[in-house]
Amino acid sequence: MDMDAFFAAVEEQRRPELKNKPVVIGGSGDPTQRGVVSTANYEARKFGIHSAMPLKTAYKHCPHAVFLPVDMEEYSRMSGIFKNVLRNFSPVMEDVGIDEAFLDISANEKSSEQIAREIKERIGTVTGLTCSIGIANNKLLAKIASDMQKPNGLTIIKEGDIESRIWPMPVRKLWGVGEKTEAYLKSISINTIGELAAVPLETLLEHFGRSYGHYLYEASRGLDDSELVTHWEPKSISRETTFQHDTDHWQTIAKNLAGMTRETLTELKERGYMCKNVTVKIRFADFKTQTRTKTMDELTHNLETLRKAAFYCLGNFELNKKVRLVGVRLGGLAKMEND
DNA sequence: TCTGGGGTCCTCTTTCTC
DNA sequence: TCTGGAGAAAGAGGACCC
Repeated sequence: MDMDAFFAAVEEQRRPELKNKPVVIGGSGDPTQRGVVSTANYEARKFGIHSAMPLKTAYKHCPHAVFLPVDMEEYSRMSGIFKNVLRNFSPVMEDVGIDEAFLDISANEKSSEQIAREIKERIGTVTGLTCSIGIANNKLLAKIASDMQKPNGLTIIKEGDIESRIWPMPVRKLWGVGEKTEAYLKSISINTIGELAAVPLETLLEHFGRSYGHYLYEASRGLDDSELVTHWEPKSISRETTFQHDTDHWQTIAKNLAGMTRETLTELKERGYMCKNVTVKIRFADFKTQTRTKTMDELTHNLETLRKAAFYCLGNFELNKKVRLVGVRLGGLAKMEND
């Protein structure tokens, strides 16, 4: 289940005057500032605007679009509402970010199509929003199916449909195939999922290594036996900021790093964890990104310890270019003993 | 020219330990 | 005491997801 243009749909719902206008959600909502598009509604997509596009570029495509800031609090609230609806149909649910979820309905007596229709109706009633649903016997195919008839779609993929409906699709439609892999596959004349499925396993292993090679072999055949992940623990907690203007002012970098270290620590403690290592990330003006990690002797949630570790990492960079982004990540998390 | 933020996982290399 | 090798852990980078 995948909500349609989720952030934009939430905004349109609470501000009806936005209906039928191009709406772009991203960053601070100011298209002259640095930031990218989180979601564009379908009107805005007609101008070629899409997720991850720089706001400045989006503005060039459509200056009269309405640009709005990301209101994560509100979207999270709505997300909680529709996920509760889903849980009423089956307790076996996997969260996939804020606007998507997998639901295992194999234990339900009704036909899957009937359940999907009921889910769409119920979500429409309680949120006023539409979603697209894909039905299949595994997550991989369900995910592809959910994307086939957006918006407000309902698509069923059966085992016998793989050749006729999945294989003609571009490889990019496979979960796990991004821009880089798509370009690489293209360079060896593989454009569709069917062409990928025609490549012998040994060849895929040579090109992509053990893990990813096997994955591509199976995925191109529509095979996926992964379980739904209904519970997970965070592995890291991080903060990062891109400066409005690249800077070589050490104090600016240091002040931001100290502030973000404090913020991540606050979240770490709120969520009841301690951490074992600290990673500082620097992205330079040329977009080259480096990280430096410090592992501590023992688990900690002490501000001074973490601040020292963060600044130790910062000292390990050669800051000879202007910096556009600084970030900090706490890793090696372990649940705090609450005695 | 432009390229966010918050995550996960994988791979390769280096360092540590026995 | 020196040298090597194996395996684990740490560190860095990169691809991918929403």
